[in-house]
Amino acid sequence: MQNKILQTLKERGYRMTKARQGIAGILSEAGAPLAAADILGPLDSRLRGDDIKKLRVNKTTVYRELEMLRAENLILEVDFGDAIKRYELADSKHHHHLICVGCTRVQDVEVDAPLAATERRLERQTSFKIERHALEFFGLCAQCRFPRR
Amino acid sequence: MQNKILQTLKERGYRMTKARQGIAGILSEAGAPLAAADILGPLDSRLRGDDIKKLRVNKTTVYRELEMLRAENLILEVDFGDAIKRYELADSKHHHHLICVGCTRVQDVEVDAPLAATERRLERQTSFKIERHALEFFGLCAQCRFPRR
DNA sequence: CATACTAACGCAACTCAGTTGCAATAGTCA
DNA sequence: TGACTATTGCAACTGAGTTGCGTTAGTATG
Repeated sequence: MQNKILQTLKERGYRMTKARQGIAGILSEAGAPLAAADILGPLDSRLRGDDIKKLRVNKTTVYRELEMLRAENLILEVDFGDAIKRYELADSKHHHHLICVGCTRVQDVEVDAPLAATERRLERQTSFKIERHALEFFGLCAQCRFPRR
Repeated sequence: MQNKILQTLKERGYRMTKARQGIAGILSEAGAPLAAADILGPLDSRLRGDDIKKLRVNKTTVYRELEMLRAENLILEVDFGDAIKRYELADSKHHHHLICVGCTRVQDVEVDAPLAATERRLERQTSFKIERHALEFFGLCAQCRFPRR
């Protein structure tokens, strides 16, 4: 089994369908969080390498598959504040994102020590029990700041 | 002029319409970020205090007004990760939100010193120019953690 | 390999927040 | 008291995501 997501799903009793293999493959190779539309587009071209020509996957299937993978804790929902659900692999180290407002390039960054201390302070001060946080940075990447003429 | 938003708008040449006065009033009195739907609901009852009975404001008007106020930097868009745009007054001190996942109660909190240092570090390390960040904390408030029987 | 069980799929119709085009209305200023 | 036009309301639309339901295709078993 080439892919960690697929392997885990199989262990948990899920069937190995073509749509599932395609979606898991795309998620595993993505360099940034993906939306359903990112998966709907490239899917058939990706699977063309197998002996399957022009596999079409319905958007309902993609949405259901993403929701199932999230419920199985294999992917995490990421929010860039634009009303589109994006997902990334759950097995990586906890991190945040630096998003270029010019070209939408995304870079992973680590922040945690200061946030952990802040959360403990907030819990003392507010009597909330903090479960999670959402933190994204928005700015301009080097290419967008200094475009080559 | 009772209201700071309305006063600023008047200075900038906007007309003082009934819908505008109602929307500005609601935003000014809100204790938490508001969505368009929060404004569409209470509007007519709020304005009933004037000699206007049952003023109806169309949702298009509310969305347009909110977008205008944001473009005029009088309100800020706040993102709770649920695909709904919320807004709060822009004149308050920069802060973040602690959102109860049980009852959706929202509490403002301050965080900034550690984040400012983190942003400087990230700018050095990544060559991004950071313009802004989005940070929200999600958890359970005291009432939802310890409900009275 | 045959077949039966049912997870998974595809389609169409729907929801819901938000947007757009355009004609009607109402602030504001002279 | 107009006239000018910003603002509004309506209806139709968009786009991401969801739901119901009949069909398809993995998988286990014989």
